[in-house]
Amino acid sequence: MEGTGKLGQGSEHNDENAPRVPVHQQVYAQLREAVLFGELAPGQAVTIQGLIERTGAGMTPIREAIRRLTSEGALEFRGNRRVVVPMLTADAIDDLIFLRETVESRLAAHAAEKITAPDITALEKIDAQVDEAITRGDVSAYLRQNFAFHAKLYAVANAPILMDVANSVWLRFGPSMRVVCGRMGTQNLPDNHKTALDALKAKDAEATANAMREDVVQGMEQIREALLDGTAFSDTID
Amino acid sequence: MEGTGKLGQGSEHNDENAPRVPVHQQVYAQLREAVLFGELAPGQAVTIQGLIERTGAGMTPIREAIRRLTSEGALEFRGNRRVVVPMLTADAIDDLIFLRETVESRLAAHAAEKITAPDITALEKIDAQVDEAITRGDVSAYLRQNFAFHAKLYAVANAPILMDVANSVWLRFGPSMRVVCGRMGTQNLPDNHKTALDALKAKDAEATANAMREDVVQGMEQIREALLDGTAFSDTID
DNA sequence: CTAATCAGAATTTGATCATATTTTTGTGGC
DNA sequence: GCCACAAAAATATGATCAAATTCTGATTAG
Repeated sequence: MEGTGKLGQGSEHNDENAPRVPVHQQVYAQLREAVLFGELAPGQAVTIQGLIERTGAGMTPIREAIRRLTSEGALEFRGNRRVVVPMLTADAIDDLIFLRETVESRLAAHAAEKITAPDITALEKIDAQVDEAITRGDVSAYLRQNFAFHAKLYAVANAPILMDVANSVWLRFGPSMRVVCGRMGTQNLPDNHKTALDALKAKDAEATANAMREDVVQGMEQIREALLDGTAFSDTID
Repeated sequence: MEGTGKLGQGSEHNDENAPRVPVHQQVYAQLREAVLFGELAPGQAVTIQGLIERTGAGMTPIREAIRRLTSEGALEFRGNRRVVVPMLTADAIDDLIFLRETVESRLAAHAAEKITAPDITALEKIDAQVDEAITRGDVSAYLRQNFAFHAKLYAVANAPILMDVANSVWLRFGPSMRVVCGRMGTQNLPDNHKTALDALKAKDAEATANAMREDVVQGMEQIREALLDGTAFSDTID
């Protein structure tokens, strides 16, 4: 295995005309994925030095990436100068549920008005992979494909500001989501995507919004229950 | 006047036990204010070099500040390496109105449940300064005090995630708000703070939420009208 | 003969890194 | 148990390299 997780587009066959991606963006993207899909546990510390070793990048681009993620709620300034993956409180999860409900259903409604046939095909393809991940019991794949479905819907909606809010919300519950799924497996996970797809095909904005709201609330309630139980998060130290 | 706008807490009498504020936070705070209160016009370019001269800081902390503000929607990546103060589109303003309505009324409801007597006193004090700014016709003071009122309410609500969203929304419409107020003066500006204060004193969450919703919608509609007219923003080149 | 366009040079700006300075933390001796 | 010292980590600066925009001037079309 490649192992180190270093950056850089490898020595092989550097795409010529590709507009090269700045290091700070690569670090940002990598760290963002790590948070979004729970590769970093809630409460875990994120240090500049650690990222220098992990990525091989210099310190300036790493600082920029950390600041960005902090502003987006993916990371949290903890007092002195320690940065950690935030842990969800009960109040926080309520606010996240509220935000996902309102923002995501509005995005869904927008999407229903603008969606095209190729978009629907793409969504169906992603949803098939969600199903496959569930039957396979592959938590990591489920998280990624489920997010891909929602992200595609955001892209169709074409509302950058709402999308920013939605993405920030995902970053905030991502780590906890992973912990919960890790415990419960993929059996009880929500998948109202079929209903949403039907509504999208009919270009029915309200029905689409309702389907997504249902999907969102079901998923988020599982996190809330697990969090209130206290069992799911007992291993993450403060 | 102090003139240069340089950072640093001056040579005089450096507060000993004050935990000194990192440069990147100072730059962030300064730039944030500039956007929030319209000292930078929509469409205006923001360069690293320019900020180095303006603030006297090194380039790393300035980069960090710019990344943060970009993530918060106060600035916008434009193409390859140009960062500008974003200009509002008609679609964007609709989304901002929606977000302010939903998020800010929820914050207001939270605040109504948690507010204490000293908080109310503080809010009344701020609101008095809002009134004074309006009668004086001082646009800049109005913008600052009006924001202070809402910010204080957010602080009372004690819901960090919702507050982040609200702050991001303010940063996005701040520059346009300034342009609109500059044209119209302070006469027709909304001030439903009295109604909100009455509701807060009664700890009536729903009434508080409604009052704030009213205040928000009134203010935002003015921006939308001005933006759709096209007159208010004609001087800002693309 | 004027004006517009394009190529190449020059200047400006951004990206990254290496280094110095300050702060925090951890450890051992008193 | 507390203070001092040492090691580690974060902050901040400036230098260096690369890329892009702007500027200039010449050539050509009208």
